[in-house]
Amino acid sequence: MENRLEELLHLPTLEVARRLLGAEIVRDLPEGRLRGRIVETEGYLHNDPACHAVREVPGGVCHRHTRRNDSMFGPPGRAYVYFTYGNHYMLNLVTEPDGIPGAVLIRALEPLEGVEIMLAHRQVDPRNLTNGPGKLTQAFAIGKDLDGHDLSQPPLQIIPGDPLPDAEIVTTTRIGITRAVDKPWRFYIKGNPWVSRK
DNA sequence: TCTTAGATGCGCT
DNA sequence: GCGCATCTAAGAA
Repeated sequence: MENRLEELLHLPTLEVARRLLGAEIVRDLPEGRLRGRIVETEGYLHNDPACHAVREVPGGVCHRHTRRNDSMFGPPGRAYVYFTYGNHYMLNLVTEPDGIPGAVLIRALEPLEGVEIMLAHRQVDPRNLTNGPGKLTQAFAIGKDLDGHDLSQPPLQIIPGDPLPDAEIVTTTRIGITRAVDKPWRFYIKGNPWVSRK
């Protein structure tokens, strides 16, 4: 039961993104325990212009290692949490070996436990609790203090389950970006009502 | 149900 | 100063 996450960390980023579908996120807070099931992910790669750790240069791309994206250059299995749009935190699982940037953005969860606590963090219609990357971090009280956190350990854990059959996984282009918009690097669980958008 | 615009603050150039 | 891996309220239908 221990460290099933470790097995995923040797896989390529896009494979990790698929394997995270159906995984559980467990968040331990003073108020209680929150659990959710990952239903939507996106991959961001080392040679991907949409990735925070990549910059476009004439004739191609190169890495850009800054304080903000430092976690992505570290060992896999940690969290990359960043702040954007003046309001929102985003949660990623860092992938790829130490020194090579890569990450999987967690875009949506199906709530499993602690809904009352989530509603205390987000006073919205329950259907909108965790069906978006900024929504789920607010519901789960995930902020910059968890940037770099080892996601195999409390107070924030990712616990993978068995791989889903391919027939249950939908592959599409990514959402909310302006570069590399044609890459089919977004994945979600077919028919799941908590997916942010079809 | 859908589409649109404004909010919001920080990191990077 | 600009640009965001977004969300919400408001308005039309």
